[in-house]
Amino acid sequence: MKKVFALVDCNNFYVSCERLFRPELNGKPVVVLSNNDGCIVARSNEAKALGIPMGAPLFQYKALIARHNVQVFSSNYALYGDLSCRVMDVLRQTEADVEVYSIDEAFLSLPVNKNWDRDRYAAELKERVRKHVGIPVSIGIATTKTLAKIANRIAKKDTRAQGVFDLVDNSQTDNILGKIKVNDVWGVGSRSTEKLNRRGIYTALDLKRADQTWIRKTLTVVGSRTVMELNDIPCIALQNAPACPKSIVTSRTFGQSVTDIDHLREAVISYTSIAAEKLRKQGVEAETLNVFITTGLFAQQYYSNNQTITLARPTSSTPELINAALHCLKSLYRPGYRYRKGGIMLTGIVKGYKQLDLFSLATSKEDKVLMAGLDMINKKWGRNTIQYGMTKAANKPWAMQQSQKSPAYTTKWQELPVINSTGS
DNA sequence: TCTGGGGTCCTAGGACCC
DNA sequence: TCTGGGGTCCTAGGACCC
Repeated sequence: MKKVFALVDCNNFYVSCERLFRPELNGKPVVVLSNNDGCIVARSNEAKALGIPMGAPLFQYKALIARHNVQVFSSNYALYGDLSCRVMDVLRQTEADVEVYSIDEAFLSLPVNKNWDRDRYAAELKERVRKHVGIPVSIGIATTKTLAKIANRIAKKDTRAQGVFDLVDNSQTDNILGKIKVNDVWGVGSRSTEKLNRRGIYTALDLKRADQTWIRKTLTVVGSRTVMELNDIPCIALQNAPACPKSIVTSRTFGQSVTDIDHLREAVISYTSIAAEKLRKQGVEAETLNVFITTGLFAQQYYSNNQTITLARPTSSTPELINAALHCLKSLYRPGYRYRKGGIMLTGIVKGYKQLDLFSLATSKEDKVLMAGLDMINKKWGRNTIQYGMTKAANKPWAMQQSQKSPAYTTKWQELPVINSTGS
């Protein structure tokens, strides 16, 4: 009996999250923006129908948005993250193994069972998520992850499917693959599409039948796997145990250009604090730290640089990481440039085990207790209740611009929605 | 005119994903 | 004037070793 995968994908996830607390926006065009309100990263079906593309810069569509009264939201990751967790919790309550693939998607491995009514299972699961969380999802079912992705696409686009589509033992599979453009196949990006088109491969069906030797040579093993998966041969397994991350990045485009090193220091301290918190949350430590700063991509005076430090020992202590990061920043900084972006990357991430430097000691117990206390307070009272070495200057040019952010409806007591039952 | 063979590790860059 | 952020995996090439 073959394994069966289901891909559960939340429909227009960020938009659905916003609509959950603003139901009057159902049926109306809605978009959600990236950090700093720069690009459009999520669109309702109505916004898609107006021709607003994914990733479009907001300023290019301001007129269209005004003309059609499109509702615009800044991104609210506290809200989306919390609702995502709730969706995943519902999925975990079924018999399936669950791999959380992204904030709005999960692969399920369905129990192998001869008499399994997959369509009914999927329809019920979809309904359960809607009822318990309020987010609409689509479900695609197939024998490989790549095919499940395609099944999901049909579940979402074909209204007859009603949000569920099953490609297992489907006699129409090749017909369907013939209608899918090759660049819509999971794992085939723009670069590969160019190469494939040049060879006369335009659809998922063409790719399924492509010559494996040529594929292996041109698109490496990655492309080779995709072709096998289209041929019903599973190559990409379910990863239901979350692995230790290989890297952790915290970076931001600044709200405004930054020229002063003191402002850059503040930004780096802030990003390092966030990254250190991510480490502790996952119970891991980092051995290598990289700081990078860059001017705007098309700035007249372009400058971009980064520096790496290998720490004496893996750590998740905020002050230790800040010290190292500021050291990097000092040697990176060149006066006279207008910086637009900065960030920090942590690598060499380990869990549990430590290779100590010959002359150094492990992080002290006091330090660990201090960090645990810090995290607890910030969790209870909100991020930045306690923070490191900030000047608290009123002027923070690096801070994000988010002019149209919705409240943290589900994660802050003060912003909890209030229901007025008297109607007054 | 002539200059070995085999291996590991690390890094940068490319490509892709959501 | 204004274009996000956070990841993974693969490969080629350099450095180094015996």
